Amino acid sequence: MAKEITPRSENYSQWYLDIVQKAHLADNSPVRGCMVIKPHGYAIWEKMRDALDAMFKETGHVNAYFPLFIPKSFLSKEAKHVDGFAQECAVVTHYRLKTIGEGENRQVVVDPEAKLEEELIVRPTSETIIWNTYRDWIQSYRDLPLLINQWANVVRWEMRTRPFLRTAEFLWQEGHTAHSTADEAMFETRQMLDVYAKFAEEFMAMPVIKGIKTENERFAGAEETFCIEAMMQDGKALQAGTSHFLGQNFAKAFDVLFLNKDNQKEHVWATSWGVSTRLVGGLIMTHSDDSGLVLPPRLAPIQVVIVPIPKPSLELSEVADKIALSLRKRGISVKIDNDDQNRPGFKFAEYEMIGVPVRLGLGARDIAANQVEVARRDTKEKQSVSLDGIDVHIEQLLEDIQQNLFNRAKQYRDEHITKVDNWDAFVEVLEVKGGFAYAHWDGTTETELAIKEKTKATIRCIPLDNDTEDGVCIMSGKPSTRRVLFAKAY
RNA sequence: CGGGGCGUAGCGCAGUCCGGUAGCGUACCUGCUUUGGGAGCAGGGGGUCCCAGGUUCGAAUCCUGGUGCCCCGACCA
Repeated sequence: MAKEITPRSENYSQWYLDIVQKAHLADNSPVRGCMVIKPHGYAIWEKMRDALDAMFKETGHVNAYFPLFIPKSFLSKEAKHVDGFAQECAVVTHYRLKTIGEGENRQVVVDPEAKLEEELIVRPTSETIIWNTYRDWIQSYRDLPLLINQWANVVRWEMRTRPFLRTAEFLWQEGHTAHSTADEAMFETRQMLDVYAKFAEEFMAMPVIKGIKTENERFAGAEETFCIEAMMQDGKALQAGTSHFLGQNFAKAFDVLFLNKDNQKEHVWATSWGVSTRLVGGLIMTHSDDSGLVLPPRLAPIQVVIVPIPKPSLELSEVADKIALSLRKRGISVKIDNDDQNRPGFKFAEYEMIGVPVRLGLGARDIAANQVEVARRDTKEKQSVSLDGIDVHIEQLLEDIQQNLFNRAKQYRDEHITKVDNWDAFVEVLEVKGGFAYAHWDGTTETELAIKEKTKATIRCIPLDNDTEDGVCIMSGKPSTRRVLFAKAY
């Protein structure tokens, strides 16, 4: 065994780091908290991006690009927004370097003569610069709705980072829309939440719970934050996407007004919504195992790999090419690994490590029997299948794998959502069983923070589909009308 | 920003206590034999031992001061 992964049961956190490295997803960078996204990791992100981008376009959005640098003064225009982000902003203060010294002592320093009059912040999110721009773009109700998305990088100077899950710089998309009525903005907020949920479940095969954030967990500057929450294999929660109803907060902060049909000036209503490269982390922690990455077929850069098992005097490539062609005709991405440097055993392990959903082993035995050995990554089952109609069989198998991954993840999640009605049971779920505790809460931030203090668990969301139900808060004993989801979170 | 750990070949590490020519595994290069689950043998290349200063005949090793990274916490997508 040339490559070994720490088993999940031994150290889940180390297992995650091993997968990132050994499946060639990302490297550490010289700068703390940043990562180099390697071609295989980036290919997965590209698949995500392409699918999401198509969904945004279908719902009427267009892409644009706003600048990386934001004048410092912009951030302070919306009071809550600045409170939320000020702590973690990178700031540009100078625009030039110069060299000093000679020979071995020569070094580069910041030129003190080149200090910026107004410092620039590197965007932690783009609401401020976008709303500053929208002020000029919007004059009449005829300019609305304005439905814009951007694909960009943002920087948040985090104390503690982990590849994909939390990095100082990350890639994401941020949608920013402007509407003439509150109802329309709220419809947009909910619509994009639905888009995220559909993407998570149908492409990532990652079941999610749609919900509303508590005031404490709300986006800085939003009136209401909606989210999709997923459960990782270790029972911890991952916020996978958020969609915010911003009310008129940013319109008021940046004086974005429009004339309505009655020739009256009104502030516009706003939304913003985003998902990031964090989704790659969620994908890893939803499906992968001790043999490596497991990818759902719809996001796999390579869906099928063909590994010829060479024997002297045996011509395999013709058969392999024929299989590949028939699969490609059905839109399936196929790689034939004809590299003669590595032996088949090495290749088997390697393709399992990087998560290729289906592997075809093709050797003398198979050719003689007009068969091919089909191995599926999700269950690691192997089966000999006739070459006649192999394309149809593989197409169906990919769909089965996609569905099986979702079902497996959903079953695990559902088994780890536990209704609890008293403090002891609450603590036991969080400490022993793991997963989400579905419990009554009195609705106050004070209680929420007290629970976090004692258990490290936070309210992940108030699920959208939950019914009202009389009960008492597990912490304060005060009356409650609904349950909320508690969990430890990434 | 607190607490802990670590900087030695691309990667993972030993050597440091007790100073004396820089080591192991893996990866890499060459050749031969191999190829249905991470090949074997033989040969080979590769190092400012994190940086600066000090002690010493002599420092990876001892002393002083820097610095970087990782892990654990508080903060967050």
